Amino acid sequence: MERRTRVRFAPSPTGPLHMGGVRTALYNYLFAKQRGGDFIIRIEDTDSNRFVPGAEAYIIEALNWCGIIPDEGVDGNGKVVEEASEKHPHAPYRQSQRRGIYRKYADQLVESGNAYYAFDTAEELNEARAACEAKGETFIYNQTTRMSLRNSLSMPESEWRPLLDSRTDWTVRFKMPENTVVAMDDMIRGHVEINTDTLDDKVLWKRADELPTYHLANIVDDHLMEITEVIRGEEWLPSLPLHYLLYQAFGWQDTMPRFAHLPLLLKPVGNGKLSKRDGDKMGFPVFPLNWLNSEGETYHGYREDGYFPEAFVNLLAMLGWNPGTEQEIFSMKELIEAFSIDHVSKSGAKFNPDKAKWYNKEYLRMKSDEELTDAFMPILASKGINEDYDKVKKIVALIKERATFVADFWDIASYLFVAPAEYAEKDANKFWKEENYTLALKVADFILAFDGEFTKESLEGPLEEYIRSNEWPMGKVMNCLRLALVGASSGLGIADIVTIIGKEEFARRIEAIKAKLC
RNA sequence: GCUGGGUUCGUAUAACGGUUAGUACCCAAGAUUCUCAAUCUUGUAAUAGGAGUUCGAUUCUCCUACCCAGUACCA
Repeated sequence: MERRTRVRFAPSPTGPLHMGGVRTALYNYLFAKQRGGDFIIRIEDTDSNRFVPGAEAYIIEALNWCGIIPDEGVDGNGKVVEEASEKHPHAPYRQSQRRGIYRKYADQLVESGNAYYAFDTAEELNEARAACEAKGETFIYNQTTRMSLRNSLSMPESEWRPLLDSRTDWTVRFKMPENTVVAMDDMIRGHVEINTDTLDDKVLWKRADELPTYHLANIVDDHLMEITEVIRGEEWLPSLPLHYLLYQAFGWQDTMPRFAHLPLLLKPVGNGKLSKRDGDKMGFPVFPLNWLNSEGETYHGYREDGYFPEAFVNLLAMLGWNPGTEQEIFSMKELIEAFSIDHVSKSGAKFNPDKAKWYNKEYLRMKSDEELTDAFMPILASKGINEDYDKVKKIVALIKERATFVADFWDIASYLFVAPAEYAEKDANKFWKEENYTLALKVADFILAFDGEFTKESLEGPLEEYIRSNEWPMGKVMNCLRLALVGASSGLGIADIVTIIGKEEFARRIEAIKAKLC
C-alpha cells in the first residue's frame, strides 16, 4: 500500500538554526511538496540543559522567511501546536510535552529483552572512562563491559527491582545484539553494512528528567507521526544502525521510513564544517536571520545582510544538489518540480560566498523597479533624504544592474541625491588639468544654456555633437564633468546625471568644483 | 585509536564503461562605452596515488593517502 509522503524537520532549540539546517529543512520541504505530501515540524527539546530561549521562535521565523511553510506542527501564527486538531493530529509537536508517551515504549523494550535498566551513576561512568583512557583505551558500554557494570542484566532482579523506585538517576539502555551485521539502505549512499560489535548500548530514556534521548524519541515520534522518509544531516549516519535495530525491536519494520543522509556544509577555506564563527570572520552570514546571543554578540543573518529569501533558498538548494541540467536559477515552485534525491551529492559542499552574492545580484535584477524602490526609500530616509518616489524609481531603474544588494544603491548613486563631499584625489590628478577643464567648463556652459527639454534623449545627442564638432577629447572632457558631478571618475553617463540632478544643482556643482580646483 | 562516510579545475558541480572531461562562480585578457559598472568574447585551471577487471576506466574492485563525521544520561 502506498503511503502518503510525510517528512519532518526536527530541530533542537539549542540556538539559531544555521544555513545547513535550513538546507535540510528545504530538502525535506521540496521532497514533500513534490509528492503532494506533508512537511512537519517537530521540536526535539529532550535536553533540558541545552534549551535556549528564543531559539524555537527563531527557527520558525527563519523557515517562514524562506517560504518553507510547514503543513503540520506549527500553526498560522507561527506557534508550535500543543493541542491536537484535525490539521495537527499528532500534537503536541514539542517532545518535552510528549514526555508521557515515551516511558511505556522504553519499558516495552525492557520487557522484550531489547533493553535494560542501568544504575551506574555519572561519576561511576566517568571513572570507568578515565580508567580506560589511562590505559589508552576507549570505554564502551556494550556486551564486553555491561556484565561488570550495575544494571538489570548484571544484578539479580531482587536487587535491582527496588532501585527503580528508590533511585531517580537510572536509565534505560538499548541492549545491542552481539556480532550481528545490520544491513541498511540509504537513499543517497546506497547499501551500508555494519557489525553491531562496534556499537554501544545507548541510553534511550532517563529517569532523572523522565525524558527519552534523541534516539528513542526520534523513532517513537517518527512512527507515531507516520513519517515515510527521514532526510537529515550526515552526522546521523553513524546512529542509523541503532535506529534500524529499534524499529526491529518495536516490530515496526514494515512502516520504517526510508533514510537519506545529506552531505555536510563545509567552511569556504580550510577544512571542517561550517561553524557560526566562520561567517563573521570571513564576511558572510552563516545564519538566515540575525541572532543576538546571551553574551550580547550579534551573528549576521542573510535577511539583515540584504539577501532576498528567494536568492538564499536558491543558493542553498544548489549546495549539495544539482538539477542535472545547466539551469541555475530556480524559483521555489521550480525547485519543487526539479528536486530529486538522486541528484544529491555524497560529499560535503564548501560554501562559496562569491556565488551567494552572484545569486543575489541575479535576483535583484529580476525584481521590479517598484519593489526595489520600496526597499530603497527607507534607506534614503535614513540618510535624511526625502525624495519623490517616481524620481527614485527612475534612479533605481538606472542603477539596479550595477548592484548586488539594495543597500549598494546608496554607495553607487548617492551623488544623484547629494553633491560630492570630496573629490577623489587620484581621479582629480588624472583629469582635472587646465587643458581639460577649460574645455569642460565650456561644455558646462553649453549644458546650462541648453533650452530644450532636459531629458537624456534630448540632451545626450546635442551634447556629444557639441564636443565632437569642436574636436575636443570626449573622454577627458566628460571625466572632468564627472569629477564635478560625482566626485570621482565613475558612475552613470553625464547626460543621465544631469537629467536627474537638474540644471540648478548642476550649476551649483560646477561652481563648487571651480572654487575648489581652479 | 576505533567505526562509518567521502575524494573531478581554487569553489559548486556535469559526464551513471567510449566526450577534445562540459557548465557556473572566482581570476585574467580583449571588445564596447564619455568613466565605472554592466554586457559580450576568449583564456587559465581538474579526474588524490597505486594496483587490478575490461578492447576501453572519472565511472567497477582492492590497497594507500588525505578530508569529514560519530565514538555523551547532546541533538
